[in-house]
Amino acid sequence: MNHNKRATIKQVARLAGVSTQTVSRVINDRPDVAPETRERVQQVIEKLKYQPSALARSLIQQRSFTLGVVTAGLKFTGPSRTLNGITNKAEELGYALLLEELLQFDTDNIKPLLENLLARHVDGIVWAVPEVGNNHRWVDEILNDVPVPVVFLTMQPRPGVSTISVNNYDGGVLATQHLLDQGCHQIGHISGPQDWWEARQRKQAWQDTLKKAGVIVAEAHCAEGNWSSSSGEVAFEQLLLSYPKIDAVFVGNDQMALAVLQIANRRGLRIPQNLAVVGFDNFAESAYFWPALTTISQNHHEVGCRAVQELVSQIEVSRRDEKVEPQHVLLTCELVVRDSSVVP
Amino acid sequence: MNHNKRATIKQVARLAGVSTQTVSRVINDRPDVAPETRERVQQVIEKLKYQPSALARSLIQQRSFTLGVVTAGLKFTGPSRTLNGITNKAEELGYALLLEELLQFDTDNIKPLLENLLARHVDGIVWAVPEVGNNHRWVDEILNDVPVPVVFLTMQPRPGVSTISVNNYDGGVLATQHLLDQGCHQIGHISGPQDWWEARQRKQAWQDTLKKAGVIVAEAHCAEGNWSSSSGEVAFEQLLLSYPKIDAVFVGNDQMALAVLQIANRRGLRIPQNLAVVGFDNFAESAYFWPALTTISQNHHEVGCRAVQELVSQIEVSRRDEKVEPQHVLLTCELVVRDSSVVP
DNA sequence: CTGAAAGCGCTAACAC
DNA sequence: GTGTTAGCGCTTTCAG
Repeated sequence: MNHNKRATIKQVARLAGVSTQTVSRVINDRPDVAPETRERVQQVIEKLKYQPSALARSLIQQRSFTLGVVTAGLKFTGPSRTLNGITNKAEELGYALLLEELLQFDTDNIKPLLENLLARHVDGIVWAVPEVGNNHRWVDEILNDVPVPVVFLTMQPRPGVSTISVNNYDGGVLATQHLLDQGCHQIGHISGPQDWWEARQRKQAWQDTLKKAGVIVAEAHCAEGNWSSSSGEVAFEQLLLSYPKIDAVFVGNDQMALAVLQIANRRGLRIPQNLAVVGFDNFAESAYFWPALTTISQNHHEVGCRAVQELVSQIEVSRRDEKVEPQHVLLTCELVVRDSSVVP
Repeated sequence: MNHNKRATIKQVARLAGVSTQTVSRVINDRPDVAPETRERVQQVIEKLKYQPSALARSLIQQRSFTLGVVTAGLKFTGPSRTLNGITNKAEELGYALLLEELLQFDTDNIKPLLENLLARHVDGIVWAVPEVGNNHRWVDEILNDVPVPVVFLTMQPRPGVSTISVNNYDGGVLATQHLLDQGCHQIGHISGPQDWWEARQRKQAWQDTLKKAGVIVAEAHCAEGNWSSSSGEVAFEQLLLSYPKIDAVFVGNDQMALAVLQIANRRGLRIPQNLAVVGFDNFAESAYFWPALTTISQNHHEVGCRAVQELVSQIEVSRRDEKVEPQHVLLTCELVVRDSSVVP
């Protein structure tokens, strides 16, 4: 690496014997430049390997073509697949991304982070942090002071704010109904942490679906984990004690379901004959669990894509000084049937 | 969201009855401001919710406190854990991140991407794309034109370039030696795609370790996958045919190892009695496979952290117009012994 | 078709 | 202590 400075528009102008404005016209493909002049300027540009400064442009045009992305838990598969969708769509639409990661899901100290993004003149923000505890309280308090559009992912819909989420409730219904359809009647649940909106939705769906089918639901039929496999292990042990007659379990995510499978295997519980298992997420490895895991597929990638799409369209609208109409998007899940729930 | 414009330093100055210079001094905590003046300015700043523009600062200071990050395959666990380390360290050191994702690992069309980052005046670049095929050819061709320091992750060390990688060769030795230590003699290998540097290192270590132990190695003892579980399935089926006497297998990553476990379970092969299995990665779920997977732990997070640390220190050095000395860091792996390789 | 002047929001260098 | 001037790299506006 030789660390030369970058060439400036001034240097190009001087070397081409024109004014900076003419160079500007060339790099912006304006029509009103004489062909020969354009040619000459082009050659100097290539010779100096000149690249216009997006920074200077952002400053004068009051527009940076940069989006802020705030995420959390990148080491987990969901958030990183969502980010994957965000980067793909942003690239497609010609926006750069400024990335920030919260150290914890339930921080509400987000001001410095937000100011960091705004100081860099992002045109809009994707808030890709799921709703946990009170971590979205700031929305009511300071969102009004944010001078650019914001789109929220995986957040309980609320008026005046755009949200894009997966329909976790429907997913929970699909899972529970599937177990009922297999002839199971003692259907337990291992939930995610109940301060997570998604976890509450899935649990509620489990309860409602069972009630609707005339099955009695008790708190003893449910145990709570924290999404990790090790917490799934603990929760399942507990569930086996509090609900000995259990013949099926809807597990809040695939990681915890994996632990359920391992314990069942270790104890000689046959799956699905003695215990049918359904997970949630359809993460890349679920098809290779032992036995292969029936699960609910949610499209994290699509959530990210839609978020960027929606955000960019809001940016366009607000640039025209029109009023932004908040949207609430709920993406549907799909049931993926595998060996862990269906007797051959 | 009401989309007010942001306040400028000029507005603050006027309202406080001082010059912009004085405001500048206040927001930069310079000592030479009268206490009362400082107080008055502070109040106006708060009243207007003024935030200095990092963009304008970057322009004049020729320094953006922003790093470019180029990644690929965010939907996989390795790259996203590395990114996790990068964001953590960058935040700690006060740098923002501009994120780009390659759509494929082996693209060599990286010029537009690079120019995008440079146009936004990044102070340095973390190239977090593993070396695959010829995807690093550009390093020899155009790295010289890049005016800022670049640090490469997971790349074969080469002179004049800073690299940070995990020692895949040592990891492969650990895995193979462990299987030898368990008394296995027919040790097969399922490798990653051989255009990946990491995959070649692991395979080479397997070969060398066996030879050193006096065990004959044949190409029939190895099958190649593409890192995915489904490719692991195919490779293992093939290996069972080409190497029927196999009593142990070192699998190139945990995803493929998961498929090996599933097939073994399905066929009634006992693990580890009939077949000992060792994976590579120690990804979050390996401990809950059935049986729990022995594997090589590599610290992706640490790779990301070290990369940012090294990059920032290079930025400091090159700002002082000193010569940057390229570093080659090789992080060590660890063997994590679980049920898939050790007879109880 | 082309250029001169002004300014985006900020700070460095110098004056007073 | 504080203000003035100049300028980071670019585009907008207006003259010619």
